[in-house]
Amino acid sequence: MKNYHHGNLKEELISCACVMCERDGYTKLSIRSLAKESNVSQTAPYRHFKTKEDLYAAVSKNGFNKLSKAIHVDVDKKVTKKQIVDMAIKYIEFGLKNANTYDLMLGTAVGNFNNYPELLESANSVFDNFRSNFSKLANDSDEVIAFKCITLWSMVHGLVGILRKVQVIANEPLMNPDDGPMPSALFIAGNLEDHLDKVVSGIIKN
Amino acid sequence: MKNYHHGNLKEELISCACVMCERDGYTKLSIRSLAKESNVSQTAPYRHFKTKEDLYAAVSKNGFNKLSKAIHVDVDKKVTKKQIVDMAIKYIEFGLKNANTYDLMLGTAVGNFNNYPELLESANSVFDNFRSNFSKLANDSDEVIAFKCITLWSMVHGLVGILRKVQVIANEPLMNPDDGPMPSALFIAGNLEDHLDKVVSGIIKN
DNA sequence: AATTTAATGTTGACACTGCTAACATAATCA
DNA sequence: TGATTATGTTAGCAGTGTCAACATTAAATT
Repeated sequence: MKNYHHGNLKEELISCACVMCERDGYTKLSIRSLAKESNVSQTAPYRHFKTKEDLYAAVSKNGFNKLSKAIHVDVDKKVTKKQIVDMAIKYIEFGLKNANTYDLMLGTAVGNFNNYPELLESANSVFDNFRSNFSKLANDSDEVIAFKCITLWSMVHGLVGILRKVQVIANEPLMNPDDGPMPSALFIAGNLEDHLDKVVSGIIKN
Repeated sequence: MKNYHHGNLKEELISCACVMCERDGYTKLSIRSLAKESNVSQTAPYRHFKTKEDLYAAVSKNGFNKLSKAIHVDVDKKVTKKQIVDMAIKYIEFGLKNANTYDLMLGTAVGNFNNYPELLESANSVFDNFRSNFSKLANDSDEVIAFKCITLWSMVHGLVGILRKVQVIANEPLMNPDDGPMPSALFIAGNLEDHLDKVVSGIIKN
């Protein structure tokens, strides 16, 4: 019989799962539907992912790698405030444009990253982007750099969540500065760069 | 037959669902297990919640009401920076102590709050807490108040998410200032008040 | 090269899930 | 009282995660 063995099933499953995850949300991503979409039997994926969490981890790792690339800025020595603002904007854009995948990555579907060393590494590489930029911005101590990293990361992560939430609440298209019934988040969304410039300034000053 | 009609099933289902949601996480909360735990037939809940999302909305609304109470500070006229910091700490504590419920509330399990007016109102009341305090802090314009609200809300929401994530990554108990392999978030967690004091100062100065 | 072993695939099954239809009982209201 | 409505139960469908048993192929060993 031909094609009994696929040869490249794992990679195909992952890339297919990434598409399905972002298209339908990770909660609707089922191993069985993934198998069907990949034209293999219902349980074929279990040869490559022992549990659904394993599959989630693979998709999540993929997402962190993309996020890392998306926010990366190539600099030699000095980093400017504008570059940090750019990084923040890129992060937020990634979170909003890949909302379903972002939910998987930063949510609790994968319980413990320690069980997935590759995922852990990919997630850490995002953090390293923050750290690297802040360390090149000024001659700060490790503690201060850590402070700045976590502050900015929380800020952009929070904005992704809150902007989306208020979008849902106000039922308005995002990135539209129109003032609706709850204008604050929409106002921010329409002035994201200005907003982040102020926030980053505050973080830099410490 | 006695007790064919429960009499108070909806309220019992909701309070039971809140407990189960926080205990097991909202993804594990099933209508059938909820029915079993409440000693009614599998489909009895459907007389009170047409879909699972309806049930989620009820639990979420409950959570927003609790959050509103948790962060509320009773003030007459003037608000101090310390009170805003307190509010932020209370918010973060709520998010960390009721992590599973918080995920439901701020996640995407309930797609559109407009379909659940009571939930929308409860969620808005949280925002009103922020707005009320900032409006009493200084004589700011609505735009500036909105800016401050969304900045702080994003910050505390982001910290809840990131602190938990790094806790998972570093596999360390939270609120422990020990420096682990990724010390930044743990450092923040151990100095939450100082951290927030700086952040809030930055927000106030605008 | 032949044979054993491991990897990778399929089929069938179990328990669980959301949800609907059809029916049973009880409370409300005319 | 009788009809209507609200609220409960039972039976069943389609979909899910996961496992066991089996089939086929690739890789390793003799």
